[in-house]
Amino acid sequence: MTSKRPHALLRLTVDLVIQTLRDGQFQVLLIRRGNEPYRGQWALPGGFVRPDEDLDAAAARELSEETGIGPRTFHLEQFAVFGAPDRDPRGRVVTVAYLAIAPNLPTPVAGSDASQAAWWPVDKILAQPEELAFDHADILRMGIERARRQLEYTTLATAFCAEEFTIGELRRVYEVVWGIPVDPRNFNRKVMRTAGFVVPTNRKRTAEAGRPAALYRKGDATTLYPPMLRSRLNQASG
Amino acid sequence: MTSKRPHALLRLTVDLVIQTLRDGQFQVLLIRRGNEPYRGQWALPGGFVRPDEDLDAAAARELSEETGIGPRTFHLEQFAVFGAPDRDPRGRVVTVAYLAIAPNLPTPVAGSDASQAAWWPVDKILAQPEELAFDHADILRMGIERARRQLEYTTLATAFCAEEFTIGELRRVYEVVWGIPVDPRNFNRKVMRTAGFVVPTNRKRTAEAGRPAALYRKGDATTLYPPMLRSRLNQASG
DNA sequence: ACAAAAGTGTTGAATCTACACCCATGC
DNA sequence: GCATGGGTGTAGATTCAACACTTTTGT
Repeated sequence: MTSKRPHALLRLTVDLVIQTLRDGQFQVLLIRRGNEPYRGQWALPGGFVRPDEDLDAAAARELSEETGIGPRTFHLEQFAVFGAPDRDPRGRVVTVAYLAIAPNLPTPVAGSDASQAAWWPVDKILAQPEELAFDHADILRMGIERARRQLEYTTLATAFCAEEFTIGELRRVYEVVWGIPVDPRNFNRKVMRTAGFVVPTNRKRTAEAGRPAALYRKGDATTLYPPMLRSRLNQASG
Repeated sequence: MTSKRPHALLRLTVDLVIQTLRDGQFQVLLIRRGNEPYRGQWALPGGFVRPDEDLDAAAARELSEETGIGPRTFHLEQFAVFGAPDRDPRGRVVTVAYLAIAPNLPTPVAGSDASQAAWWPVDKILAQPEELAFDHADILRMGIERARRQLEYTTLATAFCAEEFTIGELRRVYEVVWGIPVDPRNFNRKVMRTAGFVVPTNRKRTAEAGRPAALYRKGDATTLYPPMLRSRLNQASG
């Protein structure tokens, strides 16, 4: 594997931290490995980059292979590279880590080379990182932290919602991903005052109980001014 | 170069956006290429990752090779990967981009395989991106934007300063990197109120003119709460 | 004394927090 | 009517922007 050149010839993979909200929980998609190494352990979905394939294209391909969903409104974003020389026992394999976020995906799909795919609650897998193969615990932690921070400064939260959503659903994204309560009344105004965060559709949705909520769509803005700071959010309940 | 495997064997480089403040300007270090391809054009310092070398180690090695300065108090941080299949005419070469920030470096040093090294004012090189080889204009732009954003939410500004610095010097980092004036009086208090941003040394420095300024050292904090927002900074002059 | 840069005080505007209260629907 | 979630008003605390003013040095 290591040649006599001054530089390495190596293989490149993409690994995905696919996040969603399911059953009111913050969850990630993991695959149980069917082959050595780390057979039987859990791992992030991913795979090798093809010879003439762009990195983002490789990530998008893996994403649709693993989730069984075509080119939809996914948020997909590269966030780090992991390249420790010994991170893969098969040789030098460098991986590009991607953060993928999608609205509530129905049910996990078993990939081609994987024996099993499952949604894991984030808290659960973070509590037992030894379940994860390679350095995927590190990658996962960084991907989770990335998403939590992005909620503060960007409009990323809308990526967890369906095309049309209520302000209450958007608020639940913050509450579930951060794990803290957020005051619904102040949240409403904060979202409305931030130009381009959400766009009204003039439609309403009537839920099981309570007053029907107005429906919104994602706006043009990508950054939030002022930011939605975790440390300052109030935690009142009424 | 492209084998019949389903995945690519490829080469990996690190490229560095080395930023500093020189002569009151925001500058980056560029190298004039001595070899094909792109001979004679300017490029970011960088080079191939060695077979058993960690990515961060490769970046640190290139940094000290190009600047001639040993393991000092550099800020060094991976910020993106560029892997378009055709980005390098020599074959598939993926590069990991690093942001390096250092206090005022004295004078450029010609590297081993480079014919010339020079500090460029950021504004100047951004205005003529066609001077740059490969996709280095994209990498540079992203590195600059990264630094500008990090000033808002992190204590990165201290990386532009020497070990001991005055609040005025720290303020000049913001002014020069962002290209906007910052009110000295409000800035002082804002820095002081953010716990862990700077630590007093109980020493003073007396400049050419004016009252001597207290000297500070970088603190423990890495993130700024509340952030130092560009869009909100006042632009008064007194 | 004067220029220059450091640093403090202060005031009106904007924002945030916490909560009272009203609105619209299903049962 | 009543429970439930959506949404508005508002008062006090906090923070911000703008700028007057004081402090400490070199010349």
